[in-house]
Amino acid sequence: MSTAERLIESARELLWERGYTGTSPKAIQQRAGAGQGSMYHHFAGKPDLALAAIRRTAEEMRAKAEEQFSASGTALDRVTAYLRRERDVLKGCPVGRLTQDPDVMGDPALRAPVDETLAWLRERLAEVLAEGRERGELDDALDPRAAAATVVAVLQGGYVLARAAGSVQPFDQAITGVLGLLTAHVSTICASRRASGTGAEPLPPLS
Amino acid sequence: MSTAERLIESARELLWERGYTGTSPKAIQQRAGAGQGSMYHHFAGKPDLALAAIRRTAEEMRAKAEEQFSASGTALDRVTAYLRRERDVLKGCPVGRLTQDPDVMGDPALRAPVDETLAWLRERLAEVLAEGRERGELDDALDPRAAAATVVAVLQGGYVLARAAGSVQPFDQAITGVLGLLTAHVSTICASRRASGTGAEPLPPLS
DNA sequence: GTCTATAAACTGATAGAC
DNA sequence: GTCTATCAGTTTATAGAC
Repeated sequence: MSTAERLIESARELLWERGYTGTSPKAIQQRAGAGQGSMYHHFAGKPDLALAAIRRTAEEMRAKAEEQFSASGTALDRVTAYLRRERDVLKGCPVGRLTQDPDVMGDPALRAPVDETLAWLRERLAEVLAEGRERGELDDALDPRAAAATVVAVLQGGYVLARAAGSVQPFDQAITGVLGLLTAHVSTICASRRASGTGAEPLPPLS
Repeated sequence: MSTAERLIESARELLWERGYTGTSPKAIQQRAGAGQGSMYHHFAGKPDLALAAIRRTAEEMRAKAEEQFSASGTALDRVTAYLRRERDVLKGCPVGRLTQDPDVMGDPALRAPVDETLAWLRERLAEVLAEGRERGELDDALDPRAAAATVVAVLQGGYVLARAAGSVQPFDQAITGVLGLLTAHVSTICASRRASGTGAEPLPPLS
C-alpha cells in the first residue's frame, strides 16, 4: 500500500475512533508509519487528508447499504437485512459521529459527504418502503419518507445508546422495537388478523 | 452568580457546542470571565469541572423528561408530549453527544452520568408504555422495553440527521414516523378499525 | 479567592536537506 | 518522495504574588 493510501486509512480509523478534533496529524502519521513531510507532500493539510478519508468512508457506507437495499425479498425483508446486518455497534457510525464535530460541520467541504450520505440513506430507504407499499406488502397508512427517517434515526440513535451503555443490548432492543412496529404495517391482512386474534401467524407468500 | 457557578455554566455550554476534547480550560475561563487561578482554585482540573457540568446537564435532562412522563393522559399522549416537546434540535443532545467523546467514555467518572441518564430514559419510557398496556390503551403485542429503546434511539438519531442536514426536517420526520408506527399499536380496537377502513377515527375515551 | 508568570508537551504547519 | 529541524500558538497545568 502506498504512503498516501496508508495515510488515508489511518485517518479513517482515527476519525472513527476519536473524531476530527481529537485526531492530530502527528497521530495519523505515526499510525501510517510516515513522517511529517510525507503527509504534507501528499495532502495540503489536516482538512484535506480528512476530506479524502471522509469521502472514502461515506462511499463505502453507501455501497454496503445498497447491498441490502437492492437485494431480493419484500421491502420489510430488505429493511430487516439492513438493520440486522453485522455492525461494529460499539464503535458507532463513522459518518454519523462526524455530525458532533463542530470543525467538520463548520467546513462546507467536510460536511458535504456527511450530509449527502445520510440524506441518500433516507431517500433510498424511502424508495424501498414506497415500493413495498405499491406492491401491496405494506399498509397505505405508512408514510415512506417518515418511516425511512425513523429507521435511519433508530440506527444512529442505537449506536449512541450502545456506546453509553457499553453494550450492544440497547442497540438490539431499539432495532427489535422498530421492526416490531413496522411489522404492524405489513399489509391490512395483518391488521385484520391481529384484530381477530391470530396475529402470531406468518403472512402468506407474495403473489 | 458565583465564579464557580459561572465556570460550570460556561463548561456546560462549551461541552454541548464543542464536546470534551474540543473544549479547553482556557475557553471555559474566558467565557466565564475568570482567570486560570480561579478555575484551579475551585476545581481540580478539566475533568473535575467537566464532571460537575455533565452531572448538572444530566440532572436537568431527567427533570425535563419526567415532566412529560408523569403528566396526565394516555401513555401515547405522554410519549408524544415528550417527543414533540420544544427542543434545540440543531444543537443536538447535550448528553448523547458525549458518547462520541473517547476521553469521556474512557473515564468511568465522566461516563457514569451519561450511561445512567440514557438508561434511566429507557427504563422510564418502558414503564410508561407498560402502564399503557396494562390499562388496555396499547396492544399486547407491543414490547415496552424494545419500544422504549426505539423511542430514545429515534430522538438521539433524529438529532444526528438534523445536524447533518442543517435542518430540523429529518428530525421531525423521524418523530412523525415513530409516532405513526406506535399509533398502529393503540389497542386492538384500532387494528380492527383499520382493517375495516375507518382508521381515521379517534379512539373512544378511556374508561 | 483571584491574578499573572512560567513551563513542558502538543498542534498544525513550513523549510530545506537528502 | 521522504526525512529532520524549526516554529508560532495552544493545552493543561503549577507557582507564587496580591
